[in-house]
Amino acid sequence: MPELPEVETVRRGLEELVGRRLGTAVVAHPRAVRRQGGGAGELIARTSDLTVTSANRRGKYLWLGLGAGDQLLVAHLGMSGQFRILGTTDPRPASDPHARAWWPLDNGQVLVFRDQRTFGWVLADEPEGRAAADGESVPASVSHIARDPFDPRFDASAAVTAIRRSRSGIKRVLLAQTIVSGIGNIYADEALWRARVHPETPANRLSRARTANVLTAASEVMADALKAGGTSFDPLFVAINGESGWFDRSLDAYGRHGQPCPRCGTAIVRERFTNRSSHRCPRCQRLPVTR
DNA sequence: CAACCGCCCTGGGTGC
DNA sequence: TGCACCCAGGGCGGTT
Repeated sequence: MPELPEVETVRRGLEELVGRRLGTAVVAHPRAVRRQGGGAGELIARTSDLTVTSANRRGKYLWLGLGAGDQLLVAHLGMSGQFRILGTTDPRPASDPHARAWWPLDNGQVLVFRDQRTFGWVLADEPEGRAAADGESVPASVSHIARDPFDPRFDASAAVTAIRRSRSGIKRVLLAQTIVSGIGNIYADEALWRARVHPETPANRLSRARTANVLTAASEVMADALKAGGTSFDPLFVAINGESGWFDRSLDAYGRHGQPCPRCGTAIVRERFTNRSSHRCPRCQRLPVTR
């Protein structure tokens, strides 16, 4: 599943589009543009015949700056979304059952958004009303998403304070994207394992130090994954050959139920967590004793 | 308003 | 072999 490291790998691949001009967009599946008021016609009208000026990301959201900068092509990969840049000899996207939308480029290549499970989407958007003092701004559709740990302006100390104001379990807070973004189910489990914190620990019962440890662990595990993802994929293919590539890295907890904890040898357990799974070491990651 | 639940969707895997 | 089910999950809209 694409979480922050994978999405950043995709963003780096999209950077080669800067300076290229998008031709007339094609939308092959209405669900891919379900967030677009006006539907496919609107997306096509607003993203066609414009030059790409930048490739950007916050958390798991991607966007391309287009034209003079007041037009943004935003995308979320969901569970299975991909961007591909097809060469002139590659099969045409019209013959790809998972191609949802595409843009011919002025050099004969084609930018394609593919998505097997259709949780992803693309959206023609504009910058949020108020740009920051330095001119930095994000799409309106991304303005509710917190900065991620790779953002130079991410304030870890403020994030610790905010996390500790919540009565929810720490994992739920990490997944909400409202205090820190970019963390999904895999890296949440990995970060909590590294920090030795039970995923259901109420956030307001964590010390500042333990909370900071969780954030540091999340940053580190995602940085490690980015290092692996960034070197193991040809950027031309914008990550992924099939979907298994996302998991091709060493994980300590996620998906390892029944296997020994790399730290203490106790079998990792899998537990239901809001319609998905949590993986943890029952010995290293315990709930605080309630009184 | 914080918290939380259900739902959207496909295809690989599994058990009968 | 085929069929019915389960599972993976991000995030949004709705409810409490």
